[in-house]
Amino acid sequence: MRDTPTVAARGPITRPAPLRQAVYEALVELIINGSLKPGQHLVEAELAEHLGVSRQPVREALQRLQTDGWVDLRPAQGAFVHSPTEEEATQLLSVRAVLETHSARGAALHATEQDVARLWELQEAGIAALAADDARGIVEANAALHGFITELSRNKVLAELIPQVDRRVRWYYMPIAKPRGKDAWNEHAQLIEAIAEGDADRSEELMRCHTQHTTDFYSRQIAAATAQRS
Amino acid sequence: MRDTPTVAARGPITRPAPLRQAVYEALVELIINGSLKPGQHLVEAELAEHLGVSRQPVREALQRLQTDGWVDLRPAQGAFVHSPTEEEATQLLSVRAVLETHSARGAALHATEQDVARLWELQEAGIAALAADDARGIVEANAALHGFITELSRNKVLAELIPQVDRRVRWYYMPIAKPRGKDAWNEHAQLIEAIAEGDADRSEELMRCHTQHTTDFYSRQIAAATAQRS
DNA sequence: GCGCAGCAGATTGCATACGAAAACCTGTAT
DNA sequence: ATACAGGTTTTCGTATGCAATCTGCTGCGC
Repeated sequence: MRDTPTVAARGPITRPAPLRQAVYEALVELIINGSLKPGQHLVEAELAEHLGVSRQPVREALQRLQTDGWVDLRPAQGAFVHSPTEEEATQLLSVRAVLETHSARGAALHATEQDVARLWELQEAGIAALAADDARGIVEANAALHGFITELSRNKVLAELIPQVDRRVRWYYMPIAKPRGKDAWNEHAQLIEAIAEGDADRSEELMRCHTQHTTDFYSRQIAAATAQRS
Repeated sequence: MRDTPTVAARGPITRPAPLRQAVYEALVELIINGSLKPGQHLVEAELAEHLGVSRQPVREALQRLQTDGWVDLRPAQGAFVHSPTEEEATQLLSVRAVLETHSARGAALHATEQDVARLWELQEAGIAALAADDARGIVEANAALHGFITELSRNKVLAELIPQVDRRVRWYYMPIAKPRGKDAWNEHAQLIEAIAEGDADRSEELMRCHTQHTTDFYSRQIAAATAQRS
């Protein structure tokens, strides 16, 4: 047949994505957007029906949701949406900080000129979103920049761990926190310069400060929100 | 009936541990002790038969083995025992180092007098194993000491992450590496003193040095082993 | 001899059904 | 009100079937 794709399939061969992964992502989305509330009991059969799949992929997705901290799996009882505490949020933030600090060091050691150019592009995008007062755009640009720095560290272990921790942090803080704004992006600029120079120590130190400021910023917002509630 | 246990069941009630977890542990054991070799294709049906269970718990165990880095799960092809590279081992080591450094800080902030006493006990056990030239005992005492410091940080996220990373590190280095011996335990002693004083900065710094030395030590052994092979 | 199409076997991924054990809920008797 | 008994719900494991896909082999044409 003429349209035989032959072996010369382009790009990342379209592997049939396992259904369990689609279920996983669907459930994460439902948890993040609040459709599934913390503490809620997740019944396999209900989820399966709701998503139009059988129970098996749901079970497998729940397994991974547990190891990633989204749900608690109590033996013989089932899955419950994880209830994040303020304490846990603080811990997540501090762990993310040390991991990102480490990745900044790696980035400084491995970044090429092209990589640095890409960093500046992402920085520009962030500044633009900032100028446009586009909150969602700011968050996305920030995630893209930090994510790219993680990539640059060329450390696969970090590349696994940071996104996991990061998503859980964002889940907790997203509903209440606003992006930090101008200061953060000034710090980014300094950091990019240090990475461009290949100065590992300075990059690390700058990232440490940056994440520290971010942590403080969020802590204040949490405190304010808590005070308001009581 | 007389023997009704009533509600006053003591301690961590012996929940019927899910079978999938037993399978998970059995497979980790088989991978660690070399029965299942890196790169080997794991066929669900075979494992199920060999372990005397059905395919489902095996599948679920394989899921978790993947997220913990023990196997690679290729869609529509199955599970393959992960082949650790030297590069990845180095990265695992560096990530473990930063996480443990962070946990040392937490430990200094939270340790009680009893906790410190327990640390000295574990230290004694290590010294005793060292004197008896009991390699396995040394490794166990070392793991116990580091594990307890992680606990003391009172950081659940660290308590999740460190053991995961740690087991993978040990898998890679165990066959070739010997325990470091006396120097390591001197460093432990200093570290415990710093924790006892609640000196977070110093604890952090001492742990950083300690893990750095360990990393260097292992790297040299790897280099030696590699040189010997070629 | 070499490359490639096509076929057969093996394996995964998912669906379905079923039974046992545990946990939860409810109504009743003390 | 409290304790208990019984029924319901839900998880957990098993068994089985089947479609899609990957692997490896065979055999054909060049």
